[in-house]
Amino acid sequence: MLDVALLRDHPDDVRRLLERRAIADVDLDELIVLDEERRRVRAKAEHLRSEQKTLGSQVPDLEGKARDEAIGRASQLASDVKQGLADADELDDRFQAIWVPLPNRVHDEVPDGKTEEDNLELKKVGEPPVFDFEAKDHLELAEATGIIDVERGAKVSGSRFAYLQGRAVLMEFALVRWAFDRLSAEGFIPVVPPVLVREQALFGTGFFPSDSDQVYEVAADDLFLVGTSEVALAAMHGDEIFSSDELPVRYAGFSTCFRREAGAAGKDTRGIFRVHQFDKVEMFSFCDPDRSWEEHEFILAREEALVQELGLPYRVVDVCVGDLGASAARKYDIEAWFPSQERYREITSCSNTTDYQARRLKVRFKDEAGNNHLVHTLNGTAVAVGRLLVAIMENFQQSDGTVRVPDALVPYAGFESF
RNA sequence: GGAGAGGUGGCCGAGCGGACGAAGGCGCUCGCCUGCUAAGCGAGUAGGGGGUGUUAAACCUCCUCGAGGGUUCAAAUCCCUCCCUCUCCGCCA
Repeated sequence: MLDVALLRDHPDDVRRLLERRAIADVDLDELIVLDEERRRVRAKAEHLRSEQKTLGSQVPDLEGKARDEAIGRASQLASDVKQGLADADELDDRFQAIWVPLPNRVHDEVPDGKTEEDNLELKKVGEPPVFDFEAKDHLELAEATGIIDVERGAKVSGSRFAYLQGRAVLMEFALVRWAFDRLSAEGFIPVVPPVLVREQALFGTGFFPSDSDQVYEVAADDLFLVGTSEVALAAMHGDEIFSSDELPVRYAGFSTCFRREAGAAGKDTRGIFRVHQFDKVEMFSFCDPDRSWEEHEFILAREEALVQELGLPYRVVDVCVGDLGASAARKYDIEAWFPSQERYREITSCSNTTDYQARRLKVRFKDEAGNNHLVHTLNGTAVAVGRLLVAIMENFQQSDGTVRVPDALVPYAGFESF
């Protein structure tokens, strides 16, 4: 959610935002008038309530006729106040219905564009592997060794579900453990958060209302399955106030992630590249607003360090405005090379959501002077297990159809190929 | 799932129609005192909305005692709904 002060003090900034985000259905001038109106009506009602309270507090000291008169007048005031506040609430609702869904402000350097095709490549590291044999895709490799079973996944749960077996499972836990080791060394606290959350957590992180069609709902209990542990990590400190000297607070959360992939029909249907359920280690940071852009680079650097240690060829892209989520002010994706697709595809993503989530979740910190401010929140993928397994398999495959384990993972996996 | 108890400020805890945004204690901050430490003394110490005003403030006002409704001139206190926590039983990894 945006700061309402922005609308009042810098309406042109809001206008620019609407243009950049290509939002055409919001009438800014009307919104400004609505904001003024709701404040005026509320101030009036509150003034009446002030009178009512003053009068009411005098009642116990009065007797007889004076008392009856006071109660009579206070009674009238009480009903006026009630009506006034109801009017103000209604105006608030109308205002919030427009204001709250507005997406976050966008960093000036974010490239223009509509789709991921318009993302700007910032750097390219490593070279795509050259094979002196017929390279296979991850599913061929995995089915040959029996470590991924999508057919039974489909039989039991439907399309985009799979079984991991044997060394694929050990690779998963090797990846996770390795990532936790690296991130712990950088001050990230390992967390296993809940994967079922209340609506408030999804709203607070900006996934609701805009992306609600991507979320699985457990209707009987009014809970939702998270698509990323970011949701539970961000909401963890909702309604809390940090002291400034404890920032940044950094977490590395491991969770299973659930995504409906609505609208992705026919896209990435082969293997486990895009599935409804996968495991992920996610970095999350609560930090001082003055250094959130520095923190953003820091998180990207952690992602790069991990990908580099594995030895995957990759590139970094600056995600264009049209491909940016509602809450992100800027987002970098790391895309690894996928030989079977002959292109770079997303394996990590890190966003600075500035104060957008913090405002909805009410996560603040107290500065030295004792004043409270919103923190900035950031998130970034450390290890998206399924997709990283695919990348490793395809890039490290050998002529005999097995896969070489990246050196960094060998001590964690306990074997050198699978 | 069944039975019971309870949710008050950073924490503990009192209050059970008006004098309560809330006694008392702990913690914390600042000051005083004590030639160390400890103790003692004094002051301060919740969050949010709106307004006037500077943008460093300052002031006024409203809301918040789990959440939301209701009764009343007046609600932490009474009523309703929901949420959460704890204990015992059942079930269970």
